[in-house]
Amino acid sequence: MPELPEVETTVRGLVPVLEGRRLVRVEAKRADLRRAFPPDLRQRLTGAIVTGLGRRAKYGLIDTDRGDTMIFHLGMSGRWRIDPAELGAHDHLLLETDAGCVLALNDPRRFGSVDLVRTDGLAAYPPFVAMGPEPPGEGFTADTLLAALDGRSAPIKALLLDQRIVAGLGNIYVCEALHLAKIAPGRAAGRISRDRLERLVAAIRAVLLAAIEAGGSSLRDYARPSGELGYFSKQWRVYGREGEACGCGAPIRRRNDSGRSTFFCPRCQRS
DNA sequence: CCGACAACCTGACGGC
DNA sequence: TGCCGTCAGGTTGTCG
Repeated sequence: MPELPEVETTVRGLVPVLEGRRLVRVEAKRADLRRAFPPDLRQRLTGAIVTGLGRRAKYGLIDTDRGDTMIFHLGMSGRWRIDPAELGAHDHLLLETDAGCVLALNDPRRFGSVDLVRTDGLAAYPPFVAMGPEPPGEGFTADTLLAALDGRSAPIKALLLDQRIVAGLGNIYVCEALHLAKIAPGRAAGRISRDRLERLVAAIRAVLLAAIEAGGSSLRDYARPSGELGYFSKQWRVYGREGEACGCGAPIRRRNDSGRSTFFCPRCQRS
């Protein structure tokens, strides 16, 4: 479930095997994921040295000494496997370094993507153009959130999933953060007091940081690059816990908001 | 601007 | 055992 913490965990797991290494083999096992791979991907990456890795929202960034940045998105089911014992049906892109390490981008559902852009033009990468602030960063405050939500009547849950409002949140961490901040998911976003937005900002930060520290959540097909499973799912307060007791004792409820499950406590999150 | 829905794709799970 | 319906972390687009 690659939301921001899982992508962050993935990138951190890739750093030791990629940073400073030369890519000696770049092999696409199929032509596309959600979109076609860049046609010149192999030519531009083969022989390049990885100078650094990074993350923007749910996108992983791999910079090379040729001024290119490979941008990967893990979609719903993507992960990187490091030195897999054998290749599987869903290992769609292979990278091999001069240290002999093989990386396989595995994505059964193929909702992910791989792009290659000039590093100095990263800001113009379409998904980044209108992207909101990074929650761990200084640009994400009650003030910026207040401004972004001003006048909006849509439910706060829907707007937190909108990457233009804040970058990197997905269905799980939105549910978790709203619960921690004691805000009802259906509350009109523009009518939330500044005080409560302050709480929401802190909650979003806390939930994401805890997940990163725990090494990313674990769902069926998510693994850290090294292969072991993350375990933050054990700390979920509401997500996936319909019927279980909230800390306050009330049973956690689940409802459907435009096709996606929302988990919340009807007592703690009344408004 | 908003909400609802569909599409993209595979796999896991529960019910029968 | 197996078949079938439902559901899953995301993004993008359409429609009313």
